[in-house]
Amino acid sequence: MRAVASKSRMGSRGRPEQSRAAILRAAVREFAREGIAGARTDAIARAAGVNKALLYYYFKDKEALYEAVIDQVFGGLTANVHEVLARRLPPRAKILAYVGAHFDYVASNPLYPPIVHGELMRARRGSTPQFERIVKQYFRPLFTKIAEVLRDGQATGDFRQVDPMHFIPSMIAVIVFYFSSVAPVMRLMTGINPMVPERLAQRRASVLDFISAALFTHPAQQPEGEPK
Amino acid sequence: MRAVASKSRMGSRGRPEQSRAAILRAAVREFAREGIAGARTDAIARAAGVNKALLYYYFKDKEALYEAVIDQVFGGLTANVHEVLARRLPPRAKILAYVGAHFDYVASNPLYPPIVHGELMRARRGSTPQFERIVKQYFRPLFTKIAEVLRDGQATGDFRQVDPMHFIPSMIAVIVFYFSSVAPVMRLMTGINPMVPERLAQRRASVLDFISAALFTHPAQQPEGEPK
DNA sequence: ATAATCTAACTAACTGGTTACTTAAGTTGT
DNA sequence: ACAACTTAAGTAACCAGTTAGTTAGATTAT
Repeated sequence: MRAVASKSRMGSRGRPEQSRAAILRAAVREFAREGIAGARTDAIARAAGVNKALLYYYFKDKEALYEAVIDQVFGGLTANVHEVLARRLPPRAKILAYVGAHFDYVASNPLYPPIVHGELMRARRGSTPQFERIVKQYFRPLFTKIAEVLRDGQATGDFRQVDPMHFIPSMIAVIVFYFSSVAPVMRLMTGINPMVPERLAQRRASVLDFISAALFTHPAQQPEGEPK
Repeated sequence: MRAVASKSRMGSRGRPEQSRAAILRAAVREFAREGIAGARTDAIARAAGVNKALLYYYFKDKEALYEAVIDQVFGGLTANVHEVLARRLPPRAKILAYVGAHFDYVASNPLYPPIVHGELMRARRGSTPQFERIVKQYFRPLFTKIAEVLRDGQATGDFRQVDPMHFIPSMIAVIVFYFSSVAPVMRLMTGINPMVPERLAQRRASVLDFISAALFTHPAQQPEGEPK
């Protein structure tokens, strides 16, 4: 009767990958909003439009679902950012490209910073083997690459003599903090929606300006947008 | 009948303030480590060396206890920081004094940043009247005072033309991020304990250097410690 | 072709452990 | 007498995870 379009194995309701993806997407939202302890599997299932038992059909337990979320978040970031760091660019341009890419990634995935932060909080109270994996797989390579760029720029005289071990975290703080912390306060203090494109562009320019001033030896020509 | 040897386990302990304070201190630890959803009232009572019913004797419920914690955290910060901001100092010295004071406050209360962050996360998913109070009472005055200093410094030509609305959050990000996020990663990546006095001094110098470079128009004489 | 059978995908309803919070009756120091 | 506690038992809600199925398309046998 029915010409089967795809080779995919179907269930009673349709594309299984679609269901899995819906669950993951809902889990990202829920974990971002409520944190790992506050997230409710019932809420995830409801948001995904799926029975709760299906969560356990696709994922061993809440923890496994959380880890899938974590991998999606970090995987996306490193894919984006490493591509930029692999380009052949002079140190200044490369750092600005990296900062811009990192900013753009979190700006278009504003749910991710709270998730990352949640994971860091978890690591505070006892490092799991899971967290060691994340550090090895995602943090360390990123850190190493950026540290290289910093050393290059210092060698050419473009960058001030900063300690990468402290400078890199400060830089990331400036990039990410807006999304993980500033937004709600700003919304309440100014009435402005901080996630609207115009504000995001403003913030982006401000971040690039801040980091340029903190790192470059001499004032530097404008990067791309006008600084503010 | 029974000569009570110890300072007594049962009944009145004399100073009620002491019990209340013990509960609050334990609550700070628990909320910092586990977040608001993850915190367990049983754990707080046990850590305070007090029966769980006593929590409810002093605090209406978990939420009220949490709010008491929040007020302690923010109250302490503003007390410390406003004192510095009220001093008669030239803009550069005042900003550096503020950053130093803010840093010192969180460095000697490393449990506070996670609590603040938890509160901000909570505000993300729907602003409570409680959070509005916090913004009005703590955030807005602090923001206003720092913005004044920035304007002063810009008027004297000491500071670059930055937008306070973006610069202030970035500055706070650099101050706080180490405690709320970097520490666990650093411990795992380098094996170094990030909270040891030597590292803290290093971090402090680095933060002052970073912010000075980002804000001051010309390189500036060294603030107090040597920059790194 | 058709019926029988298989299997992945999915659901409604439940289970049992956990957790915030309460109650009531008593103890102790001032 | 009164405020500051302790003890112990309990309740109701909540919530992660399970169970025992149902459904629909795919495969196989006839």
